[in-house]
Amino acid sequence: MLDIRLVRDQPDFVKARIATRGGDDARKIDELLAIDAERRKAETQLQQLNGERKRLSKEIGGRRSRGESSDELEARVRAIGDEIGRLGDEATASETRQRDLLLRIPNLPHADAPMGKDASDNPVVRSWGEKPHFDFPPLDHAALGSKLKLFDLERAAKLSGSGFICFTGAGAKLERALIYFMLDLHTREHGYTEISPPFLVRRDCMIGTTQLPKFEPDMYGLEENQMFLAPTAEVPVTNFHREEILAAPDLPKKFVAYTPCFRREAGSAGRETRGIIRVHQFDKVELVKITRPENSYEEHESLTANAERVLQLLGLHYRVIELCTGDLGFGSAKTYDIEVWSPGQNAYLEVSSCSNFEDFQARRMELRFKDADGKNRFCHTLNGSGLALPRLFAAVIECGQQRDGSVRLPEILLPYFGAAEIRRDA
RNA sequence: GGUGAGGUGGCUGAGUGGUCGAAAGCAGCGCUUUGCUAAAGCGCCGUACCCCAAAAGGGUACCGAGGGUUCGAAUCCCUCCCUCACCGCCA
Repeated sequence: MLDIRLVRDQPDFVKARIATRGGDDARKIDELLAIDAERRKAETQLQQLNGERKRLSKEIGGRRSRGESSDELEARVRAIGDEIGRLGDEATASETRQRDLLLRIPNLPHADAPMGKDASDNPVVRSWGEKPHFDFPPLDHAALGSKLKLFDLERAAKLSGSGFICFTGAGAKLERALIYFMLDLHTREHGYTEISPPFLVRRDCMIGTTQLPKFEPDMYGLEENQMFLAPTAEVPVTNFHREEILAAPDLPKKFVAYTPCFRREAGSAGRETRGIIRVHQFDKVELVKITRPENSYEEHESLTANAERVLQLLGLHYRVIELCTGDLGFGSAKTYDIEVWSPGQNAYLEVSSCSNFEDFQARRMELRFKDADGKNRFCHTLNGSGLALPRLFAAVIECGQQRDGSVRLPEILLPYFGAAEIRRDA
């Protein structure tokens, strides 16, 4: 959520920044300002009337205790009360409209964000390692998975419909090995505190991390309970300290959480549907930071590096791209995507998206800290996958495949998986 | 799911219709005294929003949330949320 005062003071600046995203959200700014003026006008009048009522009511109390008549005063206050009721409704309506609108206006891209229209304009920031070479035609993960019985999509569909995965045997074990490996790495070497949060969250939390109200059609909700299946651990973990005022020395807070993620993927039917690349439920290890505003961009770099470390230790080739203004997510000011190489798809797969939301989420969830002057200020929030599982899983088996159909696993997984290879007969 | 008790400022806790944004204590900040520490004394010490070009200053709201009664609500009524205790059910 943008700071209404910033919008008020520098509307042209705000409009220009938002316009870089494309779309017509900049138009909403004028509407917002109109509502804001209306709201403040009603509020000011309301406050004057409230003051008057307060004064007169005290006067009534005084007169009554002295045994004097207060009839004419009571009539006046009653009339003021009616007016207060009317104006109050007006003020509340404006307030609601303002908030609703504010919740649907995206964050301002960072001043240095690369300009661009869509994903094709995203610059590559760096890459690591090299594409593996095969002296045989490599299979994609779907073929490998079914040959080695690592997952069973047909039977998963029987249980839950298309777009669900059922890992089996060595596949289930490999998934678990990857999760354990990543959690250990981030807790032991990168200093994150592990969180195992609820997967069902309240509406307010979904608003806090910007999934709602705009993206409600993409979310799984439980109508009667007004709860939602978290589409990412970002939701429960970032909201962990919502409506709190943290002590400055306690920042940054660094959390890592492994959770399943639930997404309707409405409207993406037919895209990337082969195998386990795009599904309704997947596992993910997520990194979340709550920082002071001054150093959130440093923390953003290190968070991204922490996520990259996973791929480096697994020996998987990847590249990091920065999202251009046109491709940036709704709440993000700056985002790096990490993409691992998939020989089977002959393409890079997004396995992590590391974003700095600045105070955009914090303002929505009233997440603050007390600075050295004793003033309450909004924190900055960041998150990034560290990493998303099905795609990482796909890259691991595709890159490790051998001519005989077996898969050689990265050495670092040996203590977690208990074997160096996955063979057909296993 | 049932019954009961509760939700007041950073914390403890008083307040059952009017002058209560809220006693008191603790914690915190500042000053005085002091060789230093300790102790004591005095003062300050919530949040949000609005008015004002800004500062100074002024105002309004907020006692879990929302509605209602009333001239006036922390206080009375209703609904909901949450916490605690016991009972039932269940992995």
